[in-house]
Amino acid sequence: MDEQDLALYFELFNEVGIIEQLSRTSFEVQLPHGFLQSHFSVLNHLIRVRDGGTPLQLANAFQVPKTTMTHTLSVLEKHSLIVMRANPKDGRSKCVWITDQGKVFRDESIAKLSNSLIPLSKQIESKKVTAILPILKELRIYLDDHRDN
Amino acid sequence: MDEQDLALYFELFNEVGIIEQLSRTSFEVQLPHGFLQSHFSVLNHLIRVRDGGTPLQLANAFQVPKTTMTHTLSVLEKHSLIVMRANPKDGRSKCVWITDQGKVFRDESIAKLSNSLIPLSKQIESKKVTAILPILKELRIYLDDHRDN
DNA sequence: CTAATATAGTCCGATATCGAACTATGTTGG
DNA sequence: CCAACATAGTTCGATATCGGACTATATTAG
Repeated sequence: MDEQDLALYFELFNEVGIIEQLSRTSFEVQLPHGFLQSHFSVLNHLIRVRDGGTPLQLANAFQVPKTTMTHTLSVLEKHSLIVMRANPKDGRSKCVWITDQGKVFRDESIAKLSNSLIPLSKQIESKKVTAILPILKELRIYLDDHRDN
Repeated sequence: MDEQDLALYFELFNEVGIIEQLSRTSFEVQLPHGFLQSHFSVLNHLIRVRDGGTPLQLANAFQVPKTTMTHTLSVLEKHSLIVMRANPKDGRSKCVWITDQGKVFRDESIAKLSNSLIPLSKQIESKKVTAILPILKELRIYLDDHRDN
């Protein structure tokens, strides 16, 4: 790998980092005061993928430390957007369920975010997204498979 | 914009978020204890782009609030990796310069990171990166131009 | 069966992030 | 010139993130 290639990969991660920063900030100003993307993302996952899973499964899905997920879930629980029950299959564990209130919160958030995606989709057409998604997924899977823990 | 397109954009930001998370974590375990990607990124910017700029310029470059940059710079200054001097052109402002120690830190970090990029480059070839970078840049520029502050 | 080990989740302490308010300096309009 | 406004940076307080240590439960080896 030569100098130029190296710079290319650095640039890739740099762009990804800034896009993450900008999109997260723009998402969060639209959420109710005190809520962050991390909160929304968990609720969205509980709908989009499934609920009833464990906190650890959620931590893995988002690639965050389990202590971080504990904290995120405690905020959601405090606001009654989720409930946590004992896991009938494993006494150490819990199951996370979204509440009706949580579904409303998620749907309202989606609606707000959709509005700001409309102008974006005029500039960055969906075919461009379709074009880069497979490579981004490949990169994500590579990184996921090669982290050591 | 239909339902399917909407899901596409959500997926894009989801992948970006996870890639950011995974790459940051994998970067940070390679840095000396107590240092984070944010610290490295600033040092790298001071070399790759230029030093002598103001804290606010740095905050803009990384799209973080200026209070966050104040904190990041104070850590770097505490470790003598940068120096901050009064800005001769503006009494309210400062100029940020990288020190020799900072250059060493940055070079050593680059070397470590390069090593872990080599196996990645086998899987995700540079031509794939070249293929997606223009669209990522376009997205980053769009988001940058349309944030409201 | 039991001891050793592994795993799920939490608690704790350190640090990062960030918005709001503040201070100091600069700029602009009359 | 100076009053109003704008800008650069810091301080402060609240919350997020995260690694390490801990507890409780489960699994595995002998």
